[in-house]
Amino acid sequence: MRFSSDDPAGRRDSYHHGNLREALVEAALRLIGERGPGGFSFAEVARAAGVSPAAPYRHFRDRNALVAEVARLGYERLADELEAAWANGAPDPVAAIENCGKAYLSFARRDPASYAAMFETGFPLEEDAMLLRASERAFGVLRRAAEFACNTHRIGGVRPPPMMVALHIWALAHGIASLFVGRGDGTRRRLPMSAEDLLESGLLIYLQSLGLTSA
Amino acid sequence: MRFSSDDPAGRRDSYHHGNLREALVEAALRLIGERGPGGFSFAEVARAAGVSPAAPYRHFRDRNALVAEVARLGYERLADELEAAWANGAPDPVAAIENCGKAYLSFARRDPASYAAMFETGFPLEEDAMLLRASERAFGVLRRAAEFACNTHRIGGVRPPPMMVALHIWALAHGIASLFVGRGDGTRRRLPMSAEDLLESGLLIYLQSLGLTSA
DNA sequence: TGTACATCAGTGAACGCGCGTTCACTGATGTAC
DNA sequence: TGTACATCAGTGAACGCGCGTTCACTGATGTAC
Repeated sequence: MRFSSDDPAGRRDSYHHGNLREALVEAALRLIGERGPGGFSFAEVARAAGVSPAAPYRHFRDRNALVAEVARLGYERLADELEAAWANGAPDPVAAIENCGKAYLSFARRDPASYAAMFETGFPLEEDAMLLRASERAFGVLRRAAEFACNTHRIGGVRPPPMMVALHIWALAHGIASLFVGRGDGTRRRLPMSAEDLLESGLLIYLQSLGLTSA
Repeated sequence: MRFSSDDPAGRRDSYHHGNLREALVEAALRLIGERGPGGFSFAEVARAAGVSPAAPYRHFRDRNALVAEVARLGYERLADELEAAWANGAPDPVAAIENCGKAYLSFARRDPASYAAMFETGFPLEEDAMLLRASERAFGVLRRAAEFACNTHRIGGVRPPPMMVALHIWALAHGIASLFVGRGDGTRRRLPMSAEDLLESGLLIYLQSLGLTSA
């Protein structure tokens, strides 16, 4: 990197930026956070990165490709965080699933800009192989968690399809995040309890019904 | 209305449109359906309604006010349809709640443009009293349904807070709609079952755990 | 019933602006020898 | 170690375009009398 030491505005010492791709992603994240995905132009993100309006074309085909990259990085991070929260099912599957739920909401809360890029743009997920793969990796954690929980804890009766369970969990977490966890400025709806408590209780009630109970 | 009899393109016989407000809302709905909210300009919606670019200013302060009106009308319709589905809890609360779920998904499927205007724009819900009221009317149906179900069916044990139950139901329905019910062109994720089946099973498992069971 | 008039919905021309995109270019970097 | 050169990231000027918004206007409507 070749930034002059004390210039947060992004001016450079060198002709080359050295880090433009990352800088564009960061600028896009900031702008999405302020105005939502779609709330800024390709030229604007160039300006924010302190670079000429033609420069971003060296790194992204167009605005959509940039937002798609933001979304992809978001899925990768979400997958990592879910993986860590799952912790191979420790201390027990139900508690680990609750931890996944907390991690999901924590992600949406900590990085609403990524979350918006991932879920609030009607992107053709199937047209971007990298994006699709990243999104499947994130969901994969929930699927494996559901499988493990179904296999470990179920004692008698019918065994619920793990895929279905995973989808229920995802939908509940996403529904709560999408309705009640917003950008800081009170954009979303008010809640009589924390989103975390709402998700925790919802998951508990749901998992109880499947014969799964915390140890 | 003063349209020439056989002119679907929107040309008029008269200087006045006679119906412009509704025509603008319809045009906006169509454009949102094609490109998402935010995917069109105020000038474009005027063009689509066959009217000069200055005309919409007679009816809406700006583009956002128009989209907010689309969202408001959406909430009103959703409230009506939920109300009808709830049917005062007939034939029994659990079945009626399942019907509300079906109505919710059916709304999202039948009118994805309204749904997007309602949930995919980061609007300051609290700044538009009419919009807020309409949205609360829709949620109110779910809240009353949850109350009724909790009061009617619960036999022993602790009674779950109806508000919490209503929020769980809403979040699950919204999560499924938002993730898996998209605009027709396969924008959303693939599912190994119908969204309706997924929601029905999810609600059933959840409600069972509360001691509520279908009759 | 007829007429004068107030109202107001829609016109169309105008403006300055920022956008997306292209282009020939420039100059920093790193590598072959 | 030094030099020539290929590479390619970023420049800045240019273009045409559509947008948002305003303005004085026009003409249809409906109502008072």
